[in-house]
Amino acid sequence: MAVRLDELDRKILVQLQKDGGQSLDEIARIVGSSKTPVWNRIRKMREGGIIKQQTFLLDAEALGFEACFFVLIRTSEHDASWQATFLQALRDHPEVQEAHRLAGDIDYILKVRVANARAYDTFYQALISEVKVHNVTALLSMEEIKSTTMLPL
Amino acid sequence: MAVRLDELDRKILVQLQKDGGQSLDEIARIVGSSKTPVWNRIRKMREGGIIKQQTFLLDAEALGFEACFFVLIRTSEHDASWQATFLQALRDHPEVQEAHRLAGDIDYILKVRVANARAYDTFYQALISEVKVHNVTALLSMEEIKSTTMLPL
DNA sequence: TATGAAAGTTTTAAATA
DNA sequence: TATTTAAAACTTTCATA
Repeated sequence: MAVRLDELDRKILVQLQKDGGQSLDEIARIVGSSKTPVWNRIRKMREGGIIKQQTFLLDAEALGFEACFFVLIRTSEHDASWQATFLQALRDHPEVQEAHRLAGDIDYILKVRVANARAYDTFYQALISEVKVHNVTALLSMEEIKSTTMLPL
Repeated sequence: MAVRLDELDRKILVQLQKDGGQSLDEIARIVGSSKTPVWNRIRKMREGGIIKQQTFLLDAEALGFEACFFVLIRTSEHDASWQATFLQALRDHPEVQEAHRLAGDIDYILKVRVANARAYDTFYQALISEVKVHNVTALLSMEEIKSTTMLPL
């Protein structure tokens, strides 16, 4: 970790998350500081890895990604080489937006964004041809109720 | 939708997603164009809603959000007023980072980020006191294997 | 689409609390 | 050690060709 944050750092992070296009002057005014300290703190938090990336969020549906699946995976294989292959497969497939290893009965969950159900099937067939999995359940999203990258600081 | 995209638009979006801190000149050079057309296209894509938000992505664990749960929810209630209450509850809880209404057996899935298991329980108790749900299964993430906001354009 | 100039922003450095 | 001031370098924005 190495970076310890105070109230001012947190306020700056709130603003950066809320609108990453604000100028240093604007942020400084809102958090009650001035340009240079804000700039120095942002630089430190970048270097410390607290701030991972600056990006633009796009509208998936408007860009033709009209289907979103949550995929629950159970596997019988648990050895290191299987796991390495599986992880690499997930990282190599850009339609996988999230992948978590879970505690309990279900071993992995994926969030997969694709154009349509057919594109999901193509992804699924590719995945099971690359790695052996025991059981796969796909949950199809009908409606995105909420989606945010904001952490409640 | 209204906005139709060509190859150049897509290349610009790839760059904006990859690194939202690049200057217009840099982006123009990479996509093989010049400043003004790139600027005009970004403006149009913003206005058209293709570009939703500019933001900074933070390291959840470094900021003390050490637990991530996927929550599967089944409900017996399907009337409009129950749904409105439930949706509002999800939107009001900042620990809910994602919420989808699903097709099939399970009605909703949530992604919930909290400090620890106790904080999850606090969230869970609050939620079930606000709305009636039939069955809740929480899947605890042991490891985030992949997490990206990038759409593969 | 390209050029370029005005306005605004980031970044660095030096001075100050 | 952190903040303020100030100035140079760079970027965005927009008018005009």
